[in-house]
Amino acid sequence: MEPKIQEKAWNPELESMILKQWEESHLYDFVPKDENFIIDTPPPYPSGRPWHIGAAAHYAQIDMIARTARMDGKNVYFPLGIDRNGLPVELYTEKKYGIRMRETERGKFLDLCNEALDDLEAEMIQIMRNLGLSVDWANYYRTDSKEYRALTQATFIELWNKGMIYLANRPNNYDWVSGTTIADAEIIYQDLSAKLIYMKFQIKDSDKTIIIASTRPELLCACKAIITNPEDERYTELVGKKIIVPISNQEVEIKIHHSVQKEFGSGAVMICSYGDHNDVTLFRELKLDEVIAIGLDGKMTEVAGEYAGLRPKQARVKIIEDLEKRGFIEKIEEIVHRTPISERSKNPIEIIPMEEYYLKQLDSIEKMKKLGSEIEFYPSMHKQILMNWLDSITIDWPISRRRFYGTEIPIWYCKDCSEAHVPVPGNYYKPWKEKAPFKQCKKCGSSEFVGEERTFDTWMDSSISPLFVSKYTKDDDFFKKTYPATIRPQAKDIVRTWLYYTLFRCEQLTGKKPWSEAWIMGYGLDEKGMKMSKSEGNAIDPLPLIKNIGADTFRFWSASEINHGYDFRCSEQKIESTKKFLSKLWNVSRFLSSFPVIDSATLTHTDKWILSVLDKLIAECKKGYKEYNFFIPAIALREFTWNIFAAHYIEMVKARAYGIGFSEEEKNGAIFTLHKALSTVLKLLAPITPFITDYLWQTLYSKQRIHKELQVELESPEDMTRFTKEITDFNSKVWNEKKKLNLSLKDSISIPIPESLSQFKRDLQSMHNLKA
RNA sequence: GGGCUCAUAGUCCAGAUCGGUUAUGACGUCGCCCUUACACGGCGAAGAUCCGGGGUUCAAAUCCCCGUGGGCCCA
Repeated sequence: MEPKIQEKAWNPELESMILKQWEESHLYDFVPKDENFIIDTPPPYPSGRPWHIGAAAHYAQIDMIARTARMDGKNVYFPLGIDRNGLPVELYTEKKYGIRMRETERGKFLDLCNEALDDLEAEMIQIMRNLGLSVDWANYYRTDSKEYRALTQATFIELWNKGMIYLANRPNNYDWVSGTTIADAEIIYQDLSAKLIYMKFQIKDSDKTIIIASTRPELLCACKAIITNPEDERYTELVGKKIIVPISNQEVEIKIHHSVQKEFGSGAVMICSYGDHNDVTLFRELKLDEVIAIGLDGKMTEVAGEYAGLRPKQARVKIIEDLEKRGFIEKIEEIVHRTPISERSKNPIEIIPMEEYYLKQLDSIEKMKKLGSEIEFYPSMHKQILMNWLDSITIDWPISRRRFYGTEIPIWYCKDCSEAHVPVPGNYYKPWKEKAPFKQCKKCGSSEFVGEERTFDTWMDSSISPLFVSKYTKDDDFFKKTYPATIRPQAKDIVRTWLYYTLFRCEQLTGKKPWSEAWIMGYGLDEKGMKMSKSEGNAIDPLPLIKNIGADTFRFWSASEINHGYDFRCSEQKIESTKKFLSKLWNVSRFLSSFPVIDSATLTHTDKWILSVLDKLIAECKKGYKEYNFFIPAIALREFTWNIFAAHYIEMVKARAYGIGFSEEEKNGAIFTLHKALSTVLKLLAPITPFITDYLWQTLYSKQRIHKELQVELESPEDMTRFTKEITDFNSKVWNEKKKLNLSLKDSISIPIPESLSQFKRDLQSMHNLKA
């Protein structure tokens, strides 16, 4: 029989043809049934080229979850959204057009962000399509759409009305030169020279002093505590004592904290609101009352006494003089200090408390721990990330941001009495440009309103993804069938943000946890184990790579190289060489394609042996698929296909399959078994490499797409796997002997077959051309 | 600074729950070989202080402790 497959190797260009067929046949459309398998897919952020190769691997694996579930007979809902809110696009747009957000008209700036996102998104979607993601592309959503933002706002209004939102002061990074708050991501650090002032602080009710070194003496008025390292014996005696702060004369206590470096300065440090981020943490941790020493105008406030009105830099010069005059200074050192500065204005930032909105979360921590413990984590070790985070939450969630490209906080304030008003839920509101949807202030009756200008923290949007995809508040019937979702796949670096906030918010709104399973993937690193970044030049662009080698090669690499849950290294050379396995699979199929498919046959011992090895393979793959760990089936399938099936079984039965020296019955046994093994391998491999398996399946076995098939089941034949090592060892031995004697593999040789392998004798004889 | 996590040939990865023959497989390298599926192949070879130090044990890659280095998150 002529082989049905002629080409000598898998051609990745076939993928685009297969992709088109999938899309035309609407293979992955979703119609809800009573039981569904719902994937709460992470909405990726189009942050610009190159899209992270680790992210491409991540989404390829999420697709394997979808395909595994489908072949398990589940009705799969695999939605995809694009996350478009937040800081990165603002920074990208500023850079791209050479503009500044706050110096550009807001509407214009938002339009430019929108355009940038459209371009970046188009390319990202192209990669995802090419990867063969089986999502319903016609219905992808965006987190900055009217509908999505209206839902974010509606959930906020619901929480507002329940009294879950409040205003409080929060330290913000403030660039007083440009007069704006800035995000942590906009801060860079520079080593600047500074004066380290060693000051004498009087110990209360004693004539002794303690030396405190600081680069910010102008903040003495905001000093609330002195801390030392618990292991620093110099200060053990003084812990708990009161100290009098020079100049401003308030009394503060000496406390211990592990963050103090004994070697820095005198080993005793003053904590002021706020000199740096460590101060912020310590104020929170030690529950100190903050003092606002620097105002929004960048000048010292009245609490600074005689220094009020001065800029911190001027105040510093003056206070050093005064300290000196009054004998409070021990010495002054010139040091180089790692100083946080604004990336834009290059000015040192100040940390200033400002009013922000908070969502109450502290009351829910115990409940979240309980829900978290009920969620099945894959792998289970990553549940710890969530639990540790729950243990370390000390403040409510600050949800307002002084940014532009985000969901607007839907509040209008009365112009006269400042009373806050929220509108009815359901619409998308833009208070910064729209007229208030109220006639009168409910408190004072005034008819003029001012819109809120701030936006939400983007996690306010992302944390309701399971509600958006289940059409919460839009379609009750659909919602009932699709909420809670089944599984949340995501990367481990955002467990404490996306996973936690989703759990928290969805429970708060629906009373139910959003999913019962969480699948946590590790982080993609470069080939040396270092983080990939554009500036380091070690980032791999997945687009040309995938174009060149094909999605299946990339997918098989991702499955066979990434042990689920652990960080993984990405090497282009490694990815490329994975192609050889597909080539092997292709050529095995090509060989088999010259034999007819037979429904049943009488089997020889050799056939029974490989089928029992095959059954073990099925069991191993199922174990991996059950815990969505594709590393297990990928490794097992490669090992079986290449090193057992192709290397030993096919070689052993080749002559029999051709019918040379064997009966028709024996010949059919071989052909039946060959197809049985290959068709099983194709099905088991289908979730990992959907293109090549679908192509081969249709060429060899069925016009129905492999992705509509149910996964194979165990048949539990007689276990003959104990012969595997003996068989492969014997074959190796013969090959070695022939090599030693300089014989060709087809030459005849005389080597006795061990008694224990006598049942495989005829196949072994024909394989090696052994003399009887 | 804190939490979590990882460390096995030039590279990646298995073995670790349950300590026990020669430490698995792949990539790469080298040598030989066109063998009626495949040279994107076959056979074979070389290549490992199992991160370092200490402990438990008859016996440690594996269990315990202390370090070192990488990663992620938090600060």
